[in-house]
Amino acid sequence: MRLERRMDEKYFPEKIEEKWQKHWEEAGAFAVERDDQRTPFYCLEMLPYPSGFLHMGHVRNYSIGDALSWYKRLQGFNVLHPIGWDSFGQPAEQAAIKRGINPRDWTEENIKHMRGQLKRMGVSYDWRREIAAHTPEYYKWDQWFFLKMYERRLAYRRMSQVNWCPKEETVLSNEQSSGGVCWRCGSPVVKKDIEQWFFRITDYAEQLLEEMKEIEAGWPERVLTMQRNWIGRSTGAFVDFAIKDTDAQVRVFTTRIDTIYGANAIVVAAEHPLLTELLEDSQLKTDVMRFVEYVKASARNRMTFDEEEVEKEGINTGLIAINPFSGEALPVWVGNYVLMEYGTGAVMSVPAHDERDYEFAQKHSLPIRRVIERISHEQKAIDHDPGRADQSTAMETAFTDYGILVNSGDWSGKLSEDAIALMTRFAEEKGFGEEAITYRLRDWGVSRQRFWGAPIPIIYCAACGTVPVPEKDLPVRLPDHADFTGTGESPLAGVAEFVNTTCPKCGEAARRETDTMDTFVDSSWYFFRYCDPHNDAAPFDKEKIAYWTPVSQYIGGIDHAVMHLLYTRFWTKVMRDIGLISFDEPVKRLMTQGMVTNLVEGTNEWKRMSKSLGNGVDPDDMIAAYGADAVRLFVLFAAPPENELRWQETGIEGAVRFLRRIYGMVWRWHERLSDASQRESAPAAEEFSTEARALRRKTHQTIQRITEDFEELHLNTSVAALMGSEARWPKADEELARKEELEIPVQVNGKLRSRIHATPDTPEDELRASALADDKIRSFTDGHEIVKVIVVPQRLVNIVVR
RNA sequence: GCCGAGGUGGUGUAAUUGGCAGCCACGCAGGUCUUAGAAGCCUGUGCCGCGAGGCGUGCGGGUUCGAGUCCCGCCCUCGGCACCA
Repeated sequence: MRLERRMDEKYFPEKIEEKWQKHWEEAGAFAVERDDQRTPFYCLEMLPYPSGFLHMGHVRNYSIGDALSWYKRLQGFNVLHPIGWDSFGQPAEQAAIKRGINPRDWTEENIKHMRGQLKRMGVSYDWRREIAAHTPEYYKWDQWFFLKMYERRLAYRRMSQVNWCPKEETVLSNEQSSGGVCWRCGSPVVKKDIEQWFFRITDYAEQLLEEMKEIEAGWPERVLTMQRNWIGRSTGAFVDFAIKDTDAQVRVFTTRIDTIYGANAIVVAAEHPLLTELLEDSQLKTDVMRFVEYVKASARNRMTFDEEEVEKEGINTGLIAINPFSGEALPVWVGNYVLMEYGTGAVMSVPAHDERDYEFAQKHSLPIRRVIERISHEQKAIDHDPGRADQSTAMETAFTDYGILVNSGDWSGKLSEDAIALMTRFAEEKGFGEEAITYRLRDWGVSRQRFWGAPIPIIYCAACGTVPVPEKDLPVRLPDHADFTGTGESPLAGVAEFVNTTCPKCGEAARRETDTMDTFVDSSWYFFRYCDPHNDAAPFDKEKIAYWTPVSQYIGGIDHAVMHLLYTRFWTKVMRDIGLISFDEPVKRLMTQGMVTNLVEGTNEWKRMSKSLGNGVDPDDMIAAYGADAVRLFVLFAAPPENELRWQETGIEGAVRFLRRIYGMVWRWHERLSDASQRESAPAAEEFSTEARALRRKTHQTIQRITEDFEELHLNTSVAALMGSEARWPKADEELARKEELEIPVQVNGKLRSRIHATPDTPEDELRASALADDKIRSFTDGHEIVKVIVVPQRLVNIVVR
């Protein structure tokens, strides 16, 4: 810290903070450029949505990032520490709908205010690199990437469901349709199929899983687990069942082909295409279709109500499938528990060895045949009646473990593991199946029927069909105005000068796509743009990117563990495949901070701060009352960064007290200190008194400890150990940090009884001797036989007596 | 149900990874200064006991000279996913 000639005696945070913030701004203190002589460090915090006000979660996020940035900067790294705005999205549009405010004006007003708040917090950003998603300079490149995706067939259009209010004829988001009713008019929300754009993230499912090993060391296990679950890889087999008296067949996915001799039915999802194809002439058609409609309708309600277990219902279609292994005829059912979106939308039902199938079979009186026996007594014994084919009365639950095959023709006697491999190969050889890997992950739907987002750069021409906007015509700009009624189609559809255009191919009149992109598109690559924020020829310069990225440390909320972080990993891999970058993973280290909670008034519950609960704390008020430094210090100190942080105002008071003490100390000594800083060389050890040497030792020990803590982002313990700071990050001198004299605990039978003093290099036998000679110790050892003495040099002595 | 992370004072937490359990704070109690209060500052503060001492890291066992830390078996809390075949 550079010490000014004139210092106030008392600690006035706003005065000090204002002075330094002004100084940093004028000096461009945090502006950085690529410098091949220096090692880069990219410290990134999740960019905020400009809602209008910073909240405590932001304060925590940026305080952690700023502490790390300072630490790395003082160590000599070239630190890139940028900020920007995730400035597209729903709230701006709602302000437009509710209050008639232009979304752009609303957004930019908010940014202006929040930028001021960040500056008042004193976060060390390179403000020249600030970006905002809603500016044409930025979303032009969203559109450019969309075109690249389209070229590579990673962007495609298909029918997909949205929440739809039939009264207002408008698309609703999940939040707008919570409880199954429209947020505005209260009408029941229905599902509607419309054409929407998707990114083929499923093409990258395997890489998203596989390349996790590159980041395993730097990401929280929790986040990786959540992503693994989300991707949901499952290996098994496809098996084709021919439908009797037709040319058709139904394909099922199973992880347990070894149980196929126990199949009692084929169950398909309500949406399965087979139903409309094959039931044309069936007498059962009406009944089946009525059931299908019933299932679709109740699925809709379940989306929003989140019920518990749903009863397994089904209906027999009258169709007969042939088990390709046994030749057995099986009925084909429609079941409400089979999902069209997963696997093939059809399953073979094996009630003896699958709980869901068991439940279904019991409910509909289908036979149950056991085909797997336990191989060890540790597996649960399940009653069954070997004398009968049908076990539906004997078996009380399904047996889902691996075991040994029975009642399975030539396969009987094999172990499940072996049978799975052999039977899969057999199916493949005979041409009625193959090994299969399925994923839970679905393609990324990016269409939004909204105004406030990046327009999708596609034109529909009657003659040429779907035509991408040529790169030279980017950006496709959002119009300045639209009608924000909140009803009808996407607001862009009502802006004639936007919609009506000419086809880039044939020049005839054509229409633009009126959907805009999901805001997760903006946040998938924003931190690459920070490295080259004003480039108008490309999303960024490859060389600059190669210097700064991947991100050294990313910090943000756990709520983005799956979507944002999975999308940005996907985006990175696509950028790699396009040739823009040469690595697989965008973020080397990730830290997910915990929530900031506060007591909810009238209860003793700690809940995340929110407007609706009325337990929010305004950072501005806190900064005004205690100063930014105290607020930031408290936030770092109060809990480990990944834990929940319980807001306690008395805690900030503690932080202020600490700062005041430090300030007072510096004030008392500042003249002496500035003299000392003039000296050419460090003073020799002899110049110090014993007390001064002890103080210097303590300082170096503290530096050592904080250095270790910072590397692991253990900021709470850093603060606990903190004493002072200097101009550059000091390197701890191990020699100076070493203790001159140690206090060595002496135990008798593992219980602490006394302490002896010794220098660090005291040899073992000397320690043993002084421990045994200690009066206090002798009162415990006298009259006992000494069995053993354990001496850990510099640590402890333990005497074992009998 | 499956997966993951955790259980340490009145509270938030700490413990150089097997070596003095409770650092640093909050809170509380006492003292000092003050006409009084606030703010400072000083002292104390795991529990039981006047004391010597005993007991203490969710519970029960084990390994070890020594366990908050390692092993086995339970219990509880939080988070994620969940009819995923």
